[in-house]
Amino acid sequence: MGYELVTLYDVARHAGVSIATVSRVLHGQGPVRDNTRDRVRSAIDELGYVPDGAAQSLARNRKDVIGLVAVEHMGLKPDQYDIESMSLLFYDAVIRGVELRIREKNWALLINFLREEEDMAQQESVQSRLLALSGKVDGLLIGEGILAPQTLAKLARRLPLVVVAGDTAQRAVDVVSADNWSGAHALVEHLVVDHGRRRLFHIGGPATAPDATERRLAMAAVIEANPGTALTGSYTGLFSVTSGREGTLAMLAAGGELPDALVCANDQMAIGALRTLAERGIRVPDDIAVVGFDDIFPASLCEPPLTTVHQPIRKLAEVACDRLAQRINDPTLRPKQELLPTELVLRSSCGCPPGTMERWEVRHVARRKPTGAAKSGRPLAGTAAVAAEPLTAER
Amino acid sequence: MGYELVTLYDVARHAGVSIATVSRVLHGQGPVRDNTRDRVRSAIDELGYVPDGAAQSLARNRKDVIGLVAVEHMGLKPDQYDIESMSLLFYDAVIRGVELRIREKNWALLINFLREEEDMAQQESVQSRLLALSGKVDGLLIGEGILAPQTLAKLARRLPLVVVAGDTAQRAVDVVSADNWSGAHALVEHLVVDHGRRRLFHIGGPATAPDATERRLAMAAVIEANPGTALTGSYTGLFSVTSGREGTLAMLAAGGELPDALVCANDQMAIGALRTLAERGIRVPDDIAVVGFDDIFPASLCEPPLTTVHQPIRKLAEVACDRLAQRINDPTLRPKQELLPTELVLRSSCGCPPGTMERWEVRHVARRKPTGAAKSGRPLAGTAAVAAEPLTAER
DNA sequence: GGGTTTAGCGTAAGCGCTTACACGGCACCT
DNA sequence: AGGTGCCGTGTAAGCGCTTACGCTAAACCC
Repeated sequence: MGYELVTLYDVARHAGVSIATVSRVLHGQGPVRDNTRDRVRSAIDELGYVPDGAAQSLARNRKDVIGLVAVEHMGLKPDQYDIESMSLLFYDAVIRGVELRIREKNWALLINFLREEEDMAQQESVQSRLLALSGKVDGLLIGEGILAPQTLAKLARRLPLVVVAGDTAQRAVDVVSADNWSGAHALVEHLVVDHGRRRLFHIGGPATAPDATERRLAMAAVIEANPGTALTGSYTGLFSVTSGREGTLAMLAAGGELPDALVCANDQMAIGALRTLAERGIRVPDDIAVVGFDDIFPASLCEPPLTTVHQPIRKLAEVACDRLAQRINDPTLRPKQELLPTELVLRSSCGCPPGTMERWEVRHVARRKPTGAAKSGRPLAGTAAVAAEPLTAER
Repeated sequence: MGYELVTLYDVARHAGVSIATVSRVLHGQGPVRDNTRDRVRSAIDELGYVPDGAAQSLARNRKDVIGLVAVEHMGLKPDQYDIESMSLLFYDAVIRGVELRIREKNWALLINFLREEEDMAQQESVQSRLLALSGKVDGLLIGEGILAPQTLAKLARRLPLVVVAGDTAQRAVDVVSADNWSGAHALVEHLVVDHGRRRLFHIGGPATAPDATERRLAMAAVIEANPGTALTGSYTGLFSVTSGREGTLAMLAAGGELPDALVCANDQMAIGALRTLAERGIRVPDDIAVVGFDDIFPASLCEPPLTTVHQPIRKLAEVACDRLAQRINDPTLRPKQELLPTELVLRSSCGCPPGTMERWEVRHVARRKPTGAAKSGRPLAGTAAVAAEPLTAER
């Protein structure tokens, strides 16, 4: 009493027709007499027939499955990997967003996590994992820009591929990202311009994370553009609460005058910082402002509520899926990089009054070329944070 | 310049061998001369050959893919579905846990969400979605016990299936769940026995969620076993922060003396409650204790930190995957229901002193038969919360 | 009424892979 | 030298499905 496999042939025999007719009924294609259709339908019901996905894929040369590869940064040993504290990260929301979008297309979603430290050590095994995955899908959504460019290129030659939340400087592949730079720029500018913060400390993300890099560069740009402000120090974390704690301890251990703003590359680290500061009796935002990035759910629960930058994750997922669909339909498309606007979310950890809850959409901020801007030929606008209408203002 | 498909034939031709030989090299099976093996290997490399998953599945009659169906309760219209606030739910952790386990087995994971309200309305479409899914996988992990029993049975007849976090009363299929009843029992008993709370209010989960039912029943059992305690009222929520808020408002609106404990069926609702109470200037735990369930990440960040019950999600995922593997190997296995121990996590929202952080593993608590216990023939032990050694005690 | 359509269905050729089986050759035994 | 065995490889038969093509019979045209 195993699971007996009912095939098209069984249905055909049962209904007294050929397999072609069953297939036609199944897909509503081709002319079939009503009478015949009914016979086939009831045969399908009676036998409990379900078409085999593998056989369909093979015959159709199309799998209707896409893969999502999420890259996670972690400092833990694999056996210490703590599911609970990794949850609610960025990718959980991406997964939901993607799933929501592709179900309209009747695709299925294959999930794969690449965990840094665990996997990255042997790029070899990562490659083979990805290749094996690529044999099972029509296209791939791949997180971040952590993979070696040649690995990415190799993959992109084999099948449709869109990088999600990756490095938009990558010009050889499709990329869909949130505008990290502009978001971080607006955030730090808010700290400097609106709250007069001058001495900033940075707790950054892993060097391998392109979004962390963007955020750091944006902060640097604001500092450079505002004489009198300075980066008093920085710490490189791993996007975890623990990293935030360690970064804060490092800042404190440095001694000297306390910086007046702590810019964290994500919310988890900001939360770690908030807790550490609270334990030391350092007041936020009075003694020091703290800001994060991502606007994860707990950001609004902190004490004080965290000022941060909201990522348009759902939009991100939608655009990425759509782009992938386009590429699957037309492989010759030239790669495109898309940047989605972020939102500045003002709560009170930045110095805004308690109870503040404002959201400002951050439109693209023209970015100053790091060097040799003149060479580019066309003049670049200076940096300018453009904060449009407030989107919401609660309370 | 599309994505040209390299097949086994191409490799064979290129290496001057037959396709059987290439296949053998690929899987390291059967004797192949070193010289030949090398030629084939380099042909594979040069052509960038990757075996087609569909063809392999078809030939092997095995897909090496399992599906995970997550069921979400939601009160929102589909277009209002808020990814961010749904994140960090139970299933995000389950997905991670499952993925972690099956990668050892070299399986892939297909994700599917079933969203209540959106999907449940038409059981019809749910069925067809699940059937279509079942054609693409070797087995299914299915969340909760929300599906109509006959749908489940129909599915279970077709392919290996394990219910995760579902109703363990289901005896016809494999089920792996956390011991919600015992966890909730220990939690409420803690409130009543250790903190002397007497007047409880309950914010429960959806009636369709078996775990919510378990938690409610356990609470009722404690109340029944402790004369002098009473349930002053209850509210049925949807496991969301908003529901927690609404439930709290309902409690407040009821007027009369404030209950001295608020038992929420999950952490999100407890968080909603905490915020609402804070706004009203009601002190926790002095005026009223609040407890949750699940121990999601933000539970430790609340003010005051939330006392709750920790679910062994990773263990849950592991056991469920292993069980599924067993059933795939041997379809004749008789269904088994497994209950995993939970942990009581004491922080301070229950009345324990600030800074408390204790975890107690809750072993199985013998459950009193609701009615007709005598009929069962064998005597049942009375309810007794067994709190073993404290597992950790921080600070 | 002979010819041309067309609806309705069956036949069969794949899709890219795995694997049972066959077969040639060499090594080894008697 | 003839037999026996095994190693290394090729041949071919599927796996369950889609779909181009072909055929039959009824419907339609002038």
